[in-house]
Amino acid sequence: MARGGSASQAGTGSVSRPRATVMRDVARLAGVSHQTVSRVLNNHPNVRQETRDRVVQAMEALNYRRNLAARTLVTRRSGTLGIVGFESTLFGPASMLYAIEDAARAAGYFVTVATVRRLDRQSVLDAVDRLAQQSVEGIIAISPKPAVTNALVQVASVLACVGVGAAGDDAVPTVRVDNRAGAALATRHLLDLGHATVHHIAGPPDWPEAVERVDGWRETLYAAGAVVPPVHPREWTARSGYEQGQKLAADPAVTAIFCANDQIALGVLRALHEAGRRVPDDVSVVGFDGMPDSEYFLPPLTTVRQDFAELGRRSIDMLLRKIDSTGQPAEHMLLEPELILRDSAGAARS
Amino acid sequence: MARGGSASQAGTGSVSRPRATVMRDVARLAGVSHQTVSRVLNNHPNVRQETRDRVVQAMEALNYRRNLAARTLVTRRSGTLGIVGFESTLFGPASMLYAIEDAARAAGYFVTVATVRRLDRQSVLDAVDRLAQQSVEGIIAISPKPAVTNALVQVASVLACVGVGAAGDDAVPTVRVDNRAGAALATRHLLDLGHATVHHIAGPPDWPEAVERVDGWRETLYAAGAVVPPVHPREWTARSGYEQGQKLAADPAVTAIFCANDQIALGVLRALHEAGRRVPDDVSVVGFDGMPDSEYFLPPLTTVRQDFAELGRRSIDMLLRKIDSTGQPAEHMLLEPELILRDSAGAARS
DNA sequence: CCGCCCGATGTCATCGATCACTGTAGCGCC
DNA sequence: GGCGCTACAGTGATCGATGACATCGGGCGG
Repeated sequence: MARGGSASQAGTGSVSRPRATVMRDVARLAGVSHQTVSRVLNNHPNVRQETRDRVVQAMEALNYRRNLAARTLVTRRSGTLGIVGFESTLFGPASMLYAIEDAARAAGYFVTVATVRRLDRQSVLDAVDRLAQQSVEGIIAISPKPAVTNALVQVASVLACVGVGAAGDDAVPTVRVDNRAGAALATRHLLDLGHATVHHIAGPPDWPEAVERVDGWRETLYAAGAVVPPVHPREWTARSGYEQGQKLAADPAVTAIFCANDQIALGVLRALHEAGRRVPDDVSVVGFDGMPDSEYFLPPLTTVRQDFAELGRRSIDMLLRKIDSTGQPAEHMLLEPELILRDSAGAARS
Repeated sequence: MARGGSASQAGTGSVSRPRATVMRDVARLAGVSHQTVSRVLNNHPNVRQETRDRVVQAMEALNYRRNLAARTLVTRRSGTLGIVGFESTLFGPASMLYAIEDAARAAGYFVTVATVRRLDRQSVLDAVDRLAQQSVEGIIAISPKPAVTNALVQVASVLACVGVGAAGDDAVPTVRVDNRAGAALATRHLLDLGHATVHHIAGPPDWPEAVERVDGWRETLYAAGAVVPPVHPREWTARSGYEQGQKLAADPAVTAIFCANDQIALGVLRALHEAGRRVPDDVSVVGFDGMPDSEYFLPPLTTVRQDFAELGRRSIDMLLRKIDSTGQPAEHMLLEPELILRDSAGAARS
């Protein structure tokens, strides 16, 4: 869909709408030149207050809005930012999107989105291309996999980019949560409760977030001198948690499970329940993400909360900084997650 | 934030980037006029095949992309659609957004979003105004409350609009799910299992979706000659379900509960569990939405599934039709939801 | 063999803003 | 009184595309 009319290029239009009011209309009504209107619009100092008032009144009377396309054409600044989003209903990305739009608007920017179905290089480049066509001034990629971030490298030289989620090539600045620390928090908590060791159900092995959580968990166990059980990374879904939970539930030695996200934990809770193992009496469970519903799981889930909204805001901050000053070395920002104590993790029975 | 320079209007720009290649560059390389390039780009018939090839090659060699701003300026068609989204992490809106972007892209349109924090008239008008500034050709409003749809009426005369979710003023076309039928499905199912009546935990009373579900539930009970218990509409949250679930759990006469959405059901399940009432043995529970996690609730939730992705696609279809032919009477489309049978609803004990 | 028409291109104006100049009045200063 | 400066306003070019119209050959009918 890259070039010319290859795709059906939108409809054939319709009846001519009444022409919108333009600068000249305002100028005429206010009895000034269009340039003066422009100056008022852009807060130039050299306009007498009285003139300014007259122009503003005229704008109001005619309900004038400036034409962004014309402005973009001449200034080469569209005032819009692009988001590359991952098509998923995971809780995180969705809430991030809203936070991003909100922060962007506050900074005076518009937001356009391009979603990708698969997290591979080509899909991401396509999405970026679509955004580039709209002459966005910067791109935020919700980029949980390195393929995404790495695809951005290719673009970063001509367009400000920020990745949210996973790290990748160091040339692209990123904002992400300290997954390792979060996993350590969870694991440490379970060990402190007296569990001999902690089992882990991991996310997909090609997601750095999943890998980092595994690392944080493993390191904590290692440092505590605890046995490190094997992990079998799978998916982020409740189904995956359920299936692996069934296996762990069958093993009486398992008393503590740290799940790579809350949805996995949901599946684990069901598996444990069905196996007749009580939570937290027989087995303690901790999740990761802090999705709102987790408070109402059975039992309410102890979990590591990531502040997705904050993640979104920070990524905009960073992108704006990047836009204003290109050439700076890429920053990386790490947000600390927070352990939320609820019922699903209790003391080990001696 | 309506008029010029009132808000901090984006950054101050940066170093001049190398000028992008434009039509003239392509024309020069291909040895034709820029107009011929334009003709190739727009699939005009009167271009010799050989010339066309040369132009296409030049475009490829220079990696040319047409400038959307310039095109928009002269054609008055931006090729972008706007979405008014509700800032929420409800499962539905998020998955709809992705479906919409996908369908829009397939139709050759770009998508920009404007989110609202509150569902009141002014917020919506602000969002629409932002989209209008970007000269979108149509707007899809994820509009669960009538205030949203009604605000659109004011806009509908100059801009194609479609509401997704709740109905409102009849002038704005809408796509939505038949909540009444869905509620009837759920209620009917519970009655068929032998329950004397069905209790309902409703969503917010100012959301038509919630009201319609109440209606469908009430009508079904009425038609079956069953007692209609009182409802106390609250929120869509698990918390709200939990709190009301506690009350219902205390009443032994309650054997079947239909929840206005899956999150409410989650809260209800916890309340029932804590009260020692087993599901489905003592109490049957049915939800609404069909969010993926509901399959792993304890027990897996019988629920009424709405196809949000389909909702998104249909709304784009309708919007495109509306754009191509203004003045048509507003259509309304109703999608039928589907009952998903799982464990949480069982036969009443006699 | 002339004139007409059509297919293939080129030329020029245009969309609606901004930017770089130019122009003008009023004031202070020498 | 003339010079220069500042504050204010206007003029014209420009961004990169499209659309209307002009141009230029060549084929074809009469």
